[in-house]
Amino acid sequence: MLGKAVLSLQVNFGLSSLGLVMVAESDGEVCAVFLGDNKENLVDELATSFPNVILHVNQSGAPSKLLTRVVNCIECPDTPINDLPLHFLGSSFQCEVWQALREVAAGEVITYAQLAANIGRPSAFRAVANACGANKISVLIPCHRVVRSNGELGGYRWGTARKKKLLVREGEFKEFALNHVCG
DNA sequence: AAGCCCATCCGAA
DNA sequence: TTCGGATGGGCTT
Repeated sequence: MLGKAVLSLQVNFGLSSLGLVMVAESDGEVCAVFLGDNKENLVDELATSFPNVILHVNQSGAPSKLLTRVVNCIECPDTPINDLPLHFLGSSFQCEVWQALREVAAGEVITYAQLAANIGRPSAFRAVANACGANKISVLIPCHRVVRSNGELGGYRWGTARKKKLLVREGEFKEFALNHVCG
């Protein structure tokens, strides 16, 4: 998966209303955003997700700027994130799916089938779902906005409770924004 | 090269 | 509302 060059990741932790947030960055770019409840577990998951990578966990307690922005983005879904540099690490198919996901705005949802159609592979909805599950930059690549065709929530790597929370919040936030503008 | 795993979908009872 | 077959990418052997 990775080339010969060894990547060095700076790892930062923060707290949000979804629990623990772990941001891994390299050279000013976000490589991973994981959600969970336990630091050691998250670091373990990161290590298995990126073998052959050197991790430097920030113990200083001073959060990196990127971590602060990610947490802010979790709490305020309308925060613009287009200028946040992301580092995609995956197959070409996965990267295509993840790029298409970034077109889905906060407050909107899309089905796995529609997402598959958007990348020109309408019968690959199953593979698209797998690619969503393989997304390592949660929240910033909004795989939580993909739902099933029958209206069910669908799965989420970080727990369906977090997926639901994110969607409810984004919906509420959109309503708030509309009321604010129109009323 | 072949098998297994999946965060799905759709049609038929 | 349940059920089974189709389906395609990724990972392991």
